Amino acid sequence: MQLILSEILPVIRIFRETIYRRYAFDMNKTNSTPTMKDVAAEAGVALGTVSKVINGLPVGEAYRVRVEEAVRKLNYQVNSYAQGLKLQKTRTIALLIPNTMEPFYGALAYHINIALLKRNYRMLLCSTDYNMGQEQEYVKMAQQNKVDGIIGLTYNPELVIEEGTPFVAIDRSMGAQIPCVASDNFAGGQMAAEKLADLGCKRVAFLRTGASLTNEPNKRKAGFENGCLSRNLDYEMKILNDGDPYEGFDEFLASHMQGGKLGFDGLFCVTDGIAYYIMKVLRRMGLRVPEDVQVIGFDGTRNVGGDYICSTIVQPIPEIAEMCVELLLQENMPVKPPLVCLPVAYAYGGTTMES
Amino acid sequence: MQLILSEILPVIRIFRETIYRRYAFDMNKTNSTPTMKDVAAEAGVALGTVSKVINGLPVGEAYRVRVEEAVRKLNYQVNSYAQGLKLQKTRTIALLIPNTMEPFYGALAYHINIALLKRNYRMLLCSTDYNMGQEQEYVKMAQQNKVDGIIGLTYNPELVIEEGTPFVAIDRSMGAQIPCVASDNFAGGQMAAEKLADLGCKRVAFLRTGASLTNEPNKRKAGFENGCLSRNLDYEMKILNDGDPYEGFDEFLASHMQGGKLGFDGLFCVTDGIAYYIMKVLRRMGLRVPEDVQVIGFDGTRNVGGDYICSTIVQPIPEIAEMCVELLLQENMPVKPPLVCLPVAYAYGGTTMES
DNA sequence: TTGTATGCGTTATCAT
DNA sequence: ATGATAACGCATACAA
Repeated sequence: MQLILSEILPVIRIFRETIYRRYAFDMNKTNSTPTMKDVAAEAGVALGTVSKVINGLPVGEAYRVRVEEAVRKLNYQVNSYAQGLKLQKTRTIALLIPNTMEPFYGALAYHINIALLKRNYRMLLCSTDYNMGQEQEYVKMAQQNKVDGIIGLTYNPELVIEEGTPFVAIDRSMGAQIPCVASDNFAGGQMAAEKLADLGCKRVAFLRTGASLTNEPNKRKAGFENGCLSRNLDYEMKILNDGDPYEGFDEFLASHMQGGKLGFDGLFCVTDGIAYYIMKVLRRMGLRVPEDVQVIGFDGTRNVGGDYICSTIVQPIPEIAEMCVELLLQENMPVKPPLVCLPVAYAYGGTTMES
Repeated sequence: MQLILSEILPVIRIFRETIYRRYAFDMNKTNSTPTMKDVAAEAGVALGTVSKVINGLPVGEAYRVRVEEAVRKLNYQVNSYAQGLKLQKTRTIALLIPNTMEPFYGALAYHINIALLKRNYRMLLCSTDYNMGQEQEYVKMAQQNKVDGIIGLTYNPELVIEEGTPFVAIDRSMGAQIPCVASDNFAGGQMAAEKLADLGCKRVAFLRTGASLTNEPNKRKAGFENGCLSRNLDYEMKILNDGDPYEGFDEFLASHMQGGKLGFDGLFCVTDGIAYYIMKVLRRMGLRVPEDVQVIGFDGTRNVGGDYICSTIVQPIPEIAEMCVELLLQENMPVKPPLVCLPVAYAYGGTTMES
């Protein structure tokens, strides 16, 4: 049986309207899931005893066996909502992230998910879509849902976090009370500059977009400048405003062409996405990468095949994930480090000369 | 203040051990979140009245105002765990998916997340990592967590689903009781064959991996064969076993080379990932795409820049997501459609001749 | 060592 | 229309 969308919709309606009555009777509570009470009755012991067995507390061996048998027989599972209500702990954390489609976010979500599951925590995913209202909405939802904590990569500059909810921020500092985890963006920028110098560049440029919000990735610029200065590398900057189209870079590059040659032999792009765009522009301009111009991006984005899309400064995503979770779940740590920067690494991706 | 991983770890330990005592006193329940009881006391009304106001049930106007004021003053939020316990509904569903790093899965997770949030449902993300034990574990967890339903893209052929838990499968039929949502893979395969024929191909090949599990994507092969037959297109198949390295395709292609020319002028790869790999192989063999060989993939995977990585059959991911959620949450539908196939579309991505 | 009883924060059924 | 109360499933302090 195979159905096509346009055909199935009316079918669904018909199903609902005509067949419902016939089945209504077994919509009752006949197959309600068993509770501890049921297990206790089945095993012929008291409720408390069952609870103890479930939680591994000491209990008479004979009782143990009987309870375990009853559990198996009824296929009992604890209701973690009731448990959470009782313990005021839900073993659930919420992840606020723009989406899971962009490679960096997708990878981050995955690694955080795994890190939490390893510790037997569940993860509520909240895709914010860069919508600041949404972000605040989710924080409220997370709190109302009594999650044990929140990890958030957010853009709302005035996000309000309840006092009671542990929060770890990614890539943006949100006050001394809230730890922030990020790559060592400054070192990454510096690394890019030094790498270009090492590879023989004499005159380089920094291309970047989105200067409005103050966040950690902004430090890439300062790091790059620092690296250029320390290596006596001549540099220029082109910084686009946040929503501006990348076409602004086209003009910038065009204005630096003279006699069919570009005035730069090295470019540092603040993200791999921009690097990718720039490479298309350069190709259109008849310039070869890396022979005429070397390009370094930032993030460590990989293609479907697993190759880097360009030479790049790789963010340590698994380590960021692990650190967020560690910081969030760490009990007995009333004073948490305000900012943790994790080391980045350069990776060759075909857009620089091999060293 | 900026810290590096290797430096921060010992710091954390010191923080924990030395400063803890100083702050221990305010670890008490002083700032426990307000409950309905607190609101009732603050407003000077009964508990039930507060509940009615919260849930929008009719209540005297004067009371309404007083309750709402108290809610605002105490910043009250309902505890959805207590609510869930009472109502036996948690407005939470679990998504079982291998990961959120591969583009197709990441996009699916995103769209399902959005579709659920639109309906005021929360989503528990469960990355299974293709691990069948993990998959079963999550199903248990989801049930124990009393989610209202599960959406699962799973590979465990003998996954056990409790009767009581609504389940919608993606890409793999799991029995008549469980609806399965997928692209129209058969039509997609057929479309690929017909497209290659339209673009002038005379002799084509189908390249595929993973024939072990019977799932919906397997129908791409049958659709392709069907398309070739209807267009009198000569075709050959190369099917690798599931875990086998893609290198098997290299040999296949090499064995079809004669006089520097490939015995095919068109290739249909069962995924964009394989298409991407094949294109690298072809390049190494000195063949041009699309001039010498045209290539069509499957999925609709896009590059960072938003371009398709190859000409491809695009899966309707937002529609799949929407349909899964719709089917899962639809009440009053005791008989659900066993299989829903959604229409795919061809997209040009530079690896075929433009039509 | 085992059983009993209370309360977690809600909702819903009753009397009022 | 409003207020008191039981129940949801579990953990635990306390009584046996």
